[in-house]
Amino acid sequence: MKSNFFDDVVDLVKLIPYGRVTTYGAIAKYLGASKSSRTVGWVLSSQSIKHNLPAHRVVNRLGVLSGKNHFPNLLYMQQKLEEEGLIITEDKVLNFEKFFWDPNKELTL
DNA sequence: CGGGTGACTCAAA
DNA sequence: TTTTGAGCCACCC
Repeated sequence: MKSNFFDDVVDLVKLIPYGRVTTYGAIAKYLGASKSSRTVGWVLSSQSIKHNLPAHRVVNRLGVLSGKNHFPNLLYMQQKLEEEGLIITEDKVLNFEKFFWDPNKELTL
């Protein structure tokens, strides 16, 4: 254990506010490793269920539900987001920029 | 120990 | 403009 990156990702994802989405890159950057966005995705696939993380609020930088294939079913991610007021078209978040939650900016410390 | 993989991203050709 | 290649971090074989 002790993998800070690992734990930090889990912790940060839990902080994503309702009706908002963020990106792997934003999370990675917030943790100081802007280029390890892949690891972020790996953390989700590995711990999202255990920690019950709102992984559906994490998409790639284009607002695409790139990880939907890893959910219980292919519509889970989209349904969850729509349930929170977001609109998904072609596996992409409509007005993604408006709903984008950047920990680096909004999670000001 | 070495090599491969992944829910990504950026830069170069 | 589209397509490649490389980087980065952690896990698995």
